[in-house]
Amino acid sequence: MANIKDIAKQCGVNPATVSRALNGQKGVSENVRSNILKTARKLGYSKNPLAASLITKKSGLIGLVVPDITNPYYAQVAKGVSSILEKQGYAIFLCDSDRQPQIERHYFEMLCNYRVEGVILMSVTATEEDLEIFLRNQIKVICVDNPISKKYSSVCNDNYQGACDLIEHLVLSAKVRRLVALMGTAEANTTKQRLRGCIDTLTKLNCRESLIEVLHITPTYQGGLEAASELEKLNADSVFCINDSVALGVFSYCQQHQIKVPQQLKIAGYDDLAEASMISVPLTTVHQRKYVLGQKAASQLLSELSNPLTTPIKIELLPQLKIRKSCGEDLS
Amino acid sequence: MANIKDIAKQCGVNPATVSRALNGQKGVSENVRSNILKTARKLGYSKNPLAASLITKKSGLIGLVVPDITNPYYAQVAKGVSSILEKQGYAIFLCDSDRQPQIERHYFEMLCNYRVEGVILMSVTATEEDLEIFLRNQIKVICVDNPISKKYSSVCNDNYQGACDLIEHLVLSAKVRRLVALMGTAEANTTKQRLRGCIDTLTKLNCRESLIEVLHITPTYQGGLEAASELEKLNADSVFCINDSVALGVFSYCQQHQIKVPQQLKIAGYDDLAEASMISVPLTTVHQRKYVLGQKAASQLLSELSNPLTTPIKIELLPQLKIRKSCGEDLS
DNA sequence: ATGAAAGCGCTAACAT
DNA sequence: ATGTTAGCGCTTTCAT
Repeated sequence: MANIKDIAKQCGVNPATVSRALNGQKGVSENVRSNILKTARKLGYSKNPLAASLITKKSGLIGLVVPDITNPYYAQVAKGVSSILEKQGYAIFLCDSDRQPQIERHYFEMLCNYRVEGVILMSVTATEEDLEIFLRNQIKVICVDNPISKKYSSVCNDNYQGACDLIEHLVLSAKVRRLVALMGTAEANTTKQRLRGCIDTLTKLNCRESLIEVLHITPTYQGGLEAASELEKLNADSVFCINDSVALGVFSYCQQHQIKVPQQLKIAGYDDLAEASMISVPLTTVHQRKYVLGQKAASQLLSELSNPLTTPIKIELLPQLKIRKSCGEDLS
Repeated sequence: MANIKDIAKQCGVNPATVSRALNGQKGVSENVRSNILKTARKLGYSKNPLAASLITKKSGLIGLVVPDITNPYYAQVAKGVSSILEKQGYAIFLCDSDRQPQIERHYFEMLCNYRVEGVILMSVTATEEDLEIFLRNQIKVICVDNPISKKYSSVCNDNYQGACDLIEHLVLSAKVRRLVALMGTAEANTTKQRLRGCIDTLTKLNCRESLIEVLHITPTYQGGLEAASELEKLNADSVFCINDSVALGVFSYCQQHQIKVPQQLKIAGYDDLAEASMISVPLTTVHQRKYVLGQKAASQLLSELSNPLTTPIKIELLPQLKIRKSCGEDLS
């Protein structure tokens, strides 16, 4: 691979001049510059950003941490992030933590080692201390969907509000009386907020006792499938699932066991995955603008990168209740 | 951030010795080594792989190119790739081409600039010439699901065999007589192979005429939904869809138009997405081991990286027919 | 076993 | 406008 010296030699100039010309800096006469550009093309030159970063301290790398890229929610956010960063020529360093804290921490270290300029962080497990490594290394972080630290900006969907809207519908329109909440780990931010929205709303509506049980499960399709039998034992008439994947799992169980939805069990999800509207009893759920969320996060990071002194901000996107058929109402 | 010189100074040794100690090379006495390791930890040192790569030519970066990370198929493969590479300490440079050739080419360039050691390539649009840039830069490539160039190894699901198995089932067990194939673009590799498997099998079974039409459509849920009305006009008794998304679209149309599945129309898909088993008439389809596919691709790349002289190989995973209810048979 | 020195490809002061 | 020099953080000969 041709390098900057080769070009310098060919053109009979100094490597520094080549660097200036290639980077569009001023201080190079037009004919020298055009000559340099021409031979660069001729030699198939392409700059080594890794070498440049050693001096400029700008690696052009952005870390993207997700709990699970096969979860459509995270995939969509990732795509939003990617769409923005690609245009700006940044490279994405993908870190799928598989929801395991130790893998996540391992990635945090790697990200620092690779001198990423910033991190878009989607984490359900990371703590404020976990993020100190970025503070030490002066790496910008944008927390997505989980404002782990006030030292960093966050962009979130308003989980609390989404849950409030959904539960209100469940109580007032769907008339649920024996509700079970199928949540993720109790520490997870989404779980905390949605559960709080749920409980606050029930309390407000004077039917706190309708929530007969809160189960903390692995928030996946499989998790929902496995937890569904519990619902029968509890004689629940409805279930509020932490996300659509779980809801889909529960729904699948119902189909296998001839449990009628919504007659025998009302199912509410969260996220509005594409599949949610495809199943035979379309799922009532909460729509979140995932792609936009990713875009906002990336834009915010870029803005903080070019303007390092900004103080952290908080961006919240409002979710949207999607009433379909799985809770016995269809107003669409 | 502490660097190798800081450690050297602290320990009163030469940077070279520190490098040797840190990299576990021999030629360092035990007490010096342990002292170096200790102060490295104390100083919170972490090596800069970018700087090291300048000399070693090993960036520790692997490119992962996907047409669309929000497509569960690619996401699962990506996860398989990630699971292997994470263990080996490689960093993944994610490139979502959004199915656009020019974005993909842009990424190809970036990957070369960043001196990735290898590329896991999932592309439906790239041509053999597009890959020449990797050849020039001596970058290893593994083609996934689309063996674009014989110069590189490929790991694929055996699309031909999967289609053969499925069609045989359709003819022998489901007794279809008026079959329509809903395929993707004629140039797409998956379409070519699955269609060939379909036609070869029908021919073998002496009922080539059962295939009354081949339609080339956009291979998405929406595409299936829109193409479904054609099926009625053609008076088809069955449809072989290029993938489950299309099949789900067709199924949705049937539900909306009171067409009974499988009585009036038998639907066969391909891919075995999670949703395939969730719908009210679970879909007969072909299961592909996506996660394993990704793992195999990553392992093969790693193996070629540590053994640069291997000749390209072709790995094919056998798909697995999933007989459910949408074709009128349920042997499960 | 350790040090000295050179250099990977690039950029940035400083000089001319 | 261009060249000179130094150096980013690391590894790797080659000496000692």
